[in-house]
Amino acid sequence: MKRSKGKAPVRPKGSNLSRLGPQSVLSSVPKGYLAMMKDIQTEVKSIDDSRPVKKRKRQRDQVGDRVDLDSANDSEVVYISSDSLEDPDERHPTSETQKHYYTNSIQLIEGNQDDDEDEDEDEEEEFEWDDVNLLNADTGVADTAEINSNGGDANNSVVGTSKEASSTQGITISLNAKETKLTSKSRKVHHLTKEEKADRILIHKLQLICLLHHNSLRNHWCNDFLLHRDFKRVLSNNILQELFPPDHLSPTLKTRKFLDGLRHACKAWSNSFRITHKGLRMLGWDEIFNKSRLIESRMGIEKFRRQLTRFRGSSDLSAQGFCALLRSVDVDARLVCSLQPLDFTSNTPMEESAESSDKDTSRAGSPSSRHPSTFHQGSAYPIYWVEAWDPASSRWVSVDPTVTQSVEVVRGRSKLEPALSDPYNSLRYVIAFERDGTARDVTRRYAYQYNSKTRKKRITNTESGAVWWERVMRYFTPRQLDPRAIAEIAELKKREASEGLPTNIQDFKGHPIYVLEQHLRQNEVLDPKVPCGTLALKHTKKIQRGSFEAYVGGKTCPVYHRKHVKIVRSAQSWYRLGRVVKAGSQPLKHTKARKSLSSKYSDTEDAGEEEANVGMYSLDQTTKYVPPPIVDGKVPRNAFRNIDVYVPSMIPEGGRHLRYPNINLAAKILGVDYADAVCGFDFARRKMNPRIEGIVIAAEFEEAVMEVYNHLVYEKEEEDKKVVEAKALLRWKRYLIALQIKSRLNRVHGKLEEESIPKADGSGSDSDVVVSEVNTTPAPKGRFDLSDIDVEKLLATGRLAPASSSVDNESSNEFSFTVLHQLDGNNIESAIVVSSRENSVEAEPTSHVRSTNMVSRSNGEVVSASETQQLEDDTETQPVTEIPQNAERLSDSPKSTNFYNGGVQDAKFSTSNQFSMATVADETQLTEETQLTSLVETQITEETQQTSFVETQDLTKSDDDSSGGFMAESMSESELLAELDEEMDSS
DNA sequence: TTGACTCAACATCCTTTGCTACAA
DNA sequence: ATTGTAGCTTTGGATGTTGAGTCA
Repeated sequence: MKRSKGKAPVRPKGSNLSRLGPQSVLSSVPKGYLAMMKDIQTEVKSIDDSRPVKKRKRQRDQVGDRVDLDSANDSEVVYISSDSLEDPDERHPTSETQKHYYTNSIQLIEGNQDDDEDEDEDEEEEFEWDDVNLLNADTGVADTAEINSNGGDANNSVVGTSKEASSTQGITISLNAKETKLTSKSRKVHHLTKEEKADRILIHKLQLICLLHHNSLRNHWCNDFLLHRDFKRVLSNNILQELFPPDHLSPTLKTRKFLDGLRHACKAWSNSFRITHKGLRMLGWDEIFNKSRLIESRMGIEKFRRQLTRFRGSSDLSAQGFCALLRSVDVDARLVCSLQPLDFTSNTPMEESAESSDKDTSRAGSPSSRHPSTFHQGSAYPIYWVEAWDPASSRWVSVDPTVTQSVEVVRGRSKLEPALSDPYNSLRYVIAFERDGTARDVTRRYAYQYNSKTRKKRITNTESGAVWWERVMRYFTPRQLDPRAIAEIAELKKREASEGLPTNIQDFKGHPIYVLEQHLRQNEVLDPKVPCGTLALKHTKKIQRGSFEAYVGGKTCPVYHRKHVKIVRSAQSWYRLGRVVKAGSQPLKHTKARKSLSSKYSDTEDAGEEEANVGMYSLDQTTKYVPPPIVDGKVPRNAFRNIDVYVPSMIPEGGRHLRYPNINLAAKILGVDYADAVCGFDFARRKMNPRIEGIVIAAEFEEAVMEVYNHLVYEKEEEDKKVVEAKALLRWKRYLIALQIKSRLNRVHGKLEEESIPKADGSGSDSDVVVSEVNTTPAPKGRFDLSDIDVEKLLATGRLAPASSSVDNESSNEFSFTVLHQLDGNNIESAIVVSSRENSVEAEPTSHVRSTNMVSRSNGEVVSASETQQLEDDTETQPVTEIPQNAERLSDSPKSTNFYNGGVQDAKFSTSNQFSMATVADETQLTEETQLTSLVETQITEETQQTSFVETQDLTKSDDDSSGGFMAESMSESELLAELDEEMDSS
């Protein structure tokens, strides 16, 4: 009742597909098919996603959260929407509502006789209940159930429970009011949503693939040797003589004999073959859940052979057997199948119909008198038949041994084409399978009105669909076309071209060859306007379509060739394509101008004035736009101080379009005149925004601007690099300091044995600092109790460095250690961060970097990927704990735990990292790599025990004291720290 | 029974140059 | 004080398409 514009969130009426949702549709598809669907689905998506989801989706979203609610019906939707409007805590339905929900679901699944009126009422309820919820926000969930449970009432008079009597009465009035309105119109338009349509196309494609495969298999079985051996005795000698007439006869006679032979063979076959059950047929969307359908049971080659040799089976099997029969006597026969996928153009609701099982008798086309079998057939036309090659006339002869028992060389209308209204047999894809397994789409031979009627029902009607079909059929196309195939393709093309004019207006719509003037689009015009035929109309009516207005009917209506249709555009539109209308050109057409967005928002009066006719011109009335040239380095601009470069040809003479981000800075620095290049428009932030890509400058400045730009880019990169380095150095510093602390603690308190290390279960006090275990390999976590250490003081004196501010709060209590080893004459650095989290401290590595010299980094030099190389084990001479992975590698393979191998192992550096310093990756990410813990622990172990100089020094006492070992050749720790400090200061 | 039309409801096409608040 | 930018919010009216219903 509050719908001011009447634009309620509407669903297609009575659409069970929409109720069930695409998910449930797909869930009903066998698993094996789903795999195949994936391929198709991507395609469908790729097509569909080209445009944003529009109003329809928004409206649905408004109604409520439908996601993944199989069988979510109207009431459920309402329930959710009401819920979301009311109490967020009451997300879960009460038992009452749930019960109701299930009841409705069951009704849906059982497919009760939900006729259209019922559906209408459901719709109304949805509207109204939606409104009621908006108005009465405090109406309980029970309300929902109550009102919905009355949904079946014919008059829709809602009898609310006594407690909600007052509120529901209001509803009653509005419902009735609405109902009256709707009944007066009495329209029940059943629309599918975009998604549902896409789903139907998907299912259609899926079925096509499955049917093609099925038939390919059957075709293959028709070549069965054992079958052929049995079948060789079926045809009499007379028939064989007819099928293979002697050479001395004239071609005409031979053909006649051949046709007679086929006819007799057909007769012989149908006499001996007993059709026991139905074959394939087209299903309606309302039937796909009907499990009672009689379908051929699962069949393998054995069963196929057995049934055929017993001459029993479905009508389809009969045709397949006949094909095998002909092949057994060396007649070149093709198995022809008219594929019967679900009709994607149909919008029949997808619901299980109780009467569908009876439909076979009520709806099916009655079997013709020609039908010899007493068995009731769904359609009076076959799904399978056979094409036999007549060498005398070089033609394919169609033979239907089962339903029509006809033998024909198709010329005009084929006897095998069912009526367009046949609900069970719709001729859309006729595929002929050759003996060698290849196949050809021969639909045109059998479809009398291919362009007018059949084409619309095929997936090939759209461009993407045609590409898809082409792709699918490629699997069955022979690599080399023989002359016979080429002739057939030509014949089919010819047949399509020779199809006459459609006989009614509808069939002209989208017709590939002909067009009526009234079907021309706004940007289309006939040039030359020469009719190529006339359409006789049955009724006289006034036709008005845009500017076109005429009285048609009774007499004739001119028909034009589609090839004479020209696309026209306005001058403005041509300009966007880099073309301008030639001087003196007269517009071929006028269309009503549209208000520009800006005028819509500003003064509407002006816009009203301007709303005049706009001339439309064809391509040949335009010429390439030549922009004003650049004179004296001055770039011509438009009213917005930009330059339009919609196409490359719009770059002015003597100008260069430099399409780099932020290149305008370079031009600005140089003081060169430039203009932002507008390459198109984007819809964003509710407005049309120009898409600026680069700048246009005079050609003579190109070199200079590019030089500056490259330099700017270089500077930026350097700057970024420095930031990364600064971060890394900070971590190194922390690492070192932490090692100092650890070393000192070891010295002061003595080394801890594993047993004495208390467990860190997160229950310790804040001052507990736990360092990873130092002695075992492989190492469970060990801990120190550092409660007596004054962390604050250490921090204050700089001995303990807090983690950099770049890390998140969680790890702000971090301390780092660093270790240098030497390997193959190179210094190897390892870093760990000891982070205090949840009252415990865990050691984790931040990086492991190999460099030729630590100092080398002070000049901002980076270790390139080429410098990194695989480190080799050297357990004897240089017991080194090596962490082979750099941070990037670690983060890439968080699950990998095999890279650590007892402390000594292959050391591989990722060569993908351009800057080794940058391998000090995001700590927060690394601290999540829990499996690193043991690695780090061991690292500490190794370092402290074996190679680390830290352990051998008393850093707290004497900074200058450098011990022996390899570090003596390098740097002392204090020097290193000083170096790092400098480094950090400078950066 | 067929087909031309209307109606309704969407889908698709065509349009084609901001504003405000806040941080640096 | 100035400048840059994130965030806002995902246009909307005209035309085309489709199918049910109506009517001749």
